[in-house]
Amino acid sequence: MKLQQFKESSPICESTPKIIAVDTETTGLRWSQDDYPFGISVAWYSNGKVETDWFEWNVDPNTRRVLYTDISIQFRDWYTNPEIDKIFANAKFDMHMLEKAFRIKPIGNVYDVLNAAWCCNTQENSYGLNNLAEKYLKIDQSETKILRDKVNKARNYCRSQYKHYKLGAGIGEDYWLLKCLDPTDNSCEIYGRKDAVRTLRLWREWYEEALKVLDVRETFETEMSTMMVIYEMENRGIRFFDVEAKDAVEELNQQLALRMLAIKTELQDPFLNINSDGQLRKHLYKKGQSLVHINRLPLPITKLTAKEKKPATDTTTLKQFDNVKVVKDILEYRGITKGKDALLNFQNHICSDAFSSAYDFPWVHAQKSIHANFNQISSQFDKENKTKTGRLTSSNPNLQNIADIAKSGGYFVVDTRKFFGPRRGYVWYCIDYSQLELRLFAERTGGKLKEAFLKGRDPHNETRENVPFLAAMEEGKGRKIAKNTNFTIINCGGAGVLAEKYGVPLHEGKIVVSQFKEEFKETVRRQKQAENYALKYGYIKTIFGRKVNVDLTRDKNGRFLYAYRATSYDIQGSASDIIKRAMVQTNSRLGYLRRKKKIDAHLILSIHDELIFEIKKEHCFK
DNA sequence: AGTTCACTCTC
DNA sequence: CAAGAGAGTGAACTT
Repeated sequence: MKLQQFKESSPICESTPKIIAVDTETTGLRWSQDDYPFGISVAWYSNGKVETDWFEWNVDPNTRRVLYTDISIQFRDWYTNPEIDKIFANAKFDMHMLEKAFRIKPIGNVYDVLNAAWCCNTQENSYGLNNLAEKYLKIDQSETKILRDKVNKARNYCRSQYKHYKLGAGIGEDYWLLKCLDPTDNSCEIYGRKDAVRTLRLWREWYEEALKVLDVRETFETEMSTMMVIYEMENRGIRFFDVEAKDAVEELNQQLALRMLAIKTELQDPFLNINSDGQLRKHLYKKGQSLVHINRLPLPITKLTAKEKKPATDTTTLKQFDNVKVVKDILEYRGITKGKDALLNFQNHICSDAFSSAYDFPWVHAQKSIHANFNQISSQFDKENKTKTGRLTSSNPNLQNIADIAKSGGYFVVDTRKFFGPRRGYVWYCIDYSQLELRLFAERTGGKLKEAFLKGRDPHNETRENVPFLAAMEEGKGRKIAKNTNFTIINCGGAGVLAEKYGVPLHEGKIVVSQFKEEFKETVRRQKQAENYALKYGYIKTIFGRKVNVDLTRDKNGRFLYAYRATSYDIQGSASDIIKRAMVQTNSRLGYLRRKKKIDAHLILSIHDELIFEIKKEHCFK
């Protein structure tokens, strides 16, 4: 897909510009904790020429605190002027930083060039600002290299000469250091101004046009609306019971110590690292490694690892042998370690909230909260692989994969979910879609499955009744396999998946899948249809017309390796479209209720087909 | 210091 | 003829 180079127009800049690009330089990435912006760069067009401005504050090297004086009145005016469009690269981050430091939010249109790049669906090697600007605007990255080299040297210098300086964890956290050591050093300013220019020009000279040419402007607008909702959600955060978590960690540590001693004794290896699957493999599978015959080692090899084809030591495999004491201990050790690490990780993200403008009431500050990031592109910008289907991801910490003891298939799962909960005086409203993906699949296939939904019948029972092999089974068991089959079929899986993930014997799974495809011919037809579309265009379109790329790599025999995934992308992508729209619409309604009806309610979490709201108790139904 | 692999948790 | 999408960790390896 080739883009026409956008011909640069001559924007007219009277006293105030129509668009500005904004970039912040900060003391780190933890916007909800103790990192702050120390520099702001702005770029705009004036009579067709790019102009920039730069504001900077000193950073106390002993505390890393930014020594704020004042903020430019002109910047404040522009930032809050609804007539001026604001362009960012990774907008939420800069918005968080600016709100936190100066209590200002952008008013008017907010656009994110990195998100625009993602919407354009051109597969980039990197979605970082520098790389995009180099590729599309031929802007070199020399100043970045100079800055990083200088900062690297400065950090080393401080490590020996100014040991009391509080340096950051990485180079990126110490850009302020240059000015601190040498007030005449303006490398950071040059870098900052250039980043704002990159952002502005990428928008104006490339993506604004590209979105139109590639017919994804609507997709982009939805993403921007979603982004503003996510911004508020991140700002609100989620309550974390820090004291209880701390106690739990101590308890888990004691549990760990017991099992560690037992395992090391049982395997007669005082230096064993139980976290090392390599070391465990030797003990569990190699003859003569462990002398303690009561452990009945070595274990029979029942599964090999995917890449290296070594005997697997994962929980599902070892579970078969939990009648062997040391195996049981190892599984428990793993479960506890996982839970403990999760809690420690949450603790690293605890926010003291004293600064947060998300709270109107001072007593709320006494509670601890965690403000995870919710990402529309990916948690990392410098990598090739971005979110494929449009689902949101969560990071720092990931709140979308917190263990659920009610559902988990793990062996010894610590309930870490219970350390999150509603703030005092609030309740949670958890809303989740019923069979969102299966519904979409039924909509796409039509036929019996769609009919079942329309008539309000249970789709899993529909499958059970229509697949003779399942119909002949005991009802509860049949429905369970039917449910897993439905899910497996959506994602283009087969009998192998049913066997490995759900324990359905392979020969039975084969019968079930073939009978399903016989009875629900329309599903096969739809899958073929999606695949053919992907083969023709290189992408599929979701129900809202958003494009999702399909990898058309071939194997050495010329066969497409991943084209079969087209229908799975269609379903997952469409589902994410729906949840994003739900977020935008519910939040818009909540915004109205907050303003006009003094209803205190907020969206705080989005987990794929689930939205969680925090609502003041008195507003709720009795 | 950076990469790959095995592993584990989610929807 | 194939389950998909993610974040994150630690170990063991290479540079």
